[in-house]
Amino acid sequence: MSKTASSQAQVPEGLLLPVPGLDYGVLDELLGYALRRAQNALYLDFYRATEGLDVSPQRFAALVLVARNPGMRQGLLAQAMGLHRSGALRLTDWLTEQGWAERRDDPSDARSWGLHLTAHGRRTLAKLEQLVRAHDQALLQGLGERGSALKADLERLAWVATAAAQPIPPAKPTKTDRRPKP
Amino acid sequence: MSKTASSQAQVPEGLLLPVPGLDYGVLDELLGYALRRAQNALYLDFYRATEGLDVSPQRFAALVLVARNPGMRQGLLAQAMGLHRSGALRLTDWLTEQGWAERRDDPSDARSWGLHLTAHGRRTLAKLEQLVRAHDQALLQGLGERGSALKADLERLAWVATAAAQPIPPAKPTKTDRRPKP
DNA sequence: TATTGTTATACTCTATAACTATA
DNA sequence: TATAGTTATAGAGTATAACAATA
Repeated sequence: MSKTASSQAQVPEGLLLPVPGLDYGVLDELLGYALRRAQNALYLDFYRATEGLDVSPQRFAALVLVARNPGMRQGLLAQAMGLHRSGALRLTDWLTEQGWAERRDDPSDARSWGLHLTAHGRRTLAKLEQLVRAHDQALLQGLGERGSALKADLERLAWVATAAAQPIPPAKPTKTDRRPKP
Repeated sequence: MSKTASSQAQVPEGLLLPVPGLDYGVLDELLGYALRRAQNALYLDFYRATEGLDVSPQRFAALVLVARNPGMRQGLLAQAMGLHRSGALRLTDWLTEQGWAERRDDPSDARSWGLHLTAHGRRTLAKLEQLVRAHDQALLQGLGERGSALKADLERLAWVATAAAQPIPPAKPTKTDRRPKP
């Protein structure tokens, strides 16, 4: 087991607002820059909404994934979160140190761990989910009728950008921890 | 002048695609998570579109800002990009090392630098702008009619999230390098 | 021979704090 | 006293490479 997990989440960026009087040139026309501004604002707002619980959006996502897929391997967590294996290790270490998750032997593969939430982890996640849901609802409400359309458009955008980057999507069979290889 | 600027941009994250068979729970319902997935995809696609030029989205933004606002101070660059002063320093160092920007004395304040692009920087930016514009256009085209609505919605979302985080926007006068204090 | 998790290490990005020069 | 830039340092996140155990 590793010993290098970190203990404190930290807001990495300040507010990214248009500065009056500055000329942003092409940036103001780019979808990509609008996306960056929105994500920056949401990121800061996430920390405000979950203040005191010391959880980053990424760590929240990991908690949800382990909760909904008990017994999942670290490697699968890495794949789901777009991380290298070593990144999933650090993340798992951190969750374990918080007392929120634990590694158990995977009966089907002695090399692997099965990840599970502890009772403490489940309680924390319940609190977090409530805060994050409320936070998201507030945003949607602020957007009005276009909120749900925005979410669908974002999903489509992710798909379009991925297709552009990878003309042929990888045909690798995606295996979960519960389904045997084909 | 500092000596610690880095030389290589690096793609920090792998692909963040939904893994079939995994249960994402609340994540699939959250606007914030959809936004994260979209930004991840666009980030990777940006690197593909500008391959070989070794520029991150952030560095591209800095180039544009300095080009459109010649003589701007480092502190203003930091403010525009949501960075700490020390971050703007590193960024400026990097641009300078590439030979794309230079620091000149600011005639109005001996403490400050005025930032300017070099001829090399302007040529590089011209190339980059072309690639980035084409990249963005391709995304918009992939989105069809909803593309422009998406951009507007993202701008609104950034505003809503910022308003939520800061009920009272800071009344600090935003000064550029060309306008005297009120 | 390939995969899983681990260890060690390095690099990037960001921040804080203390410092210098100037306002 | 406050501001602009710098320096030094630290923390978090990510990656690569080599390794042991297992498949």
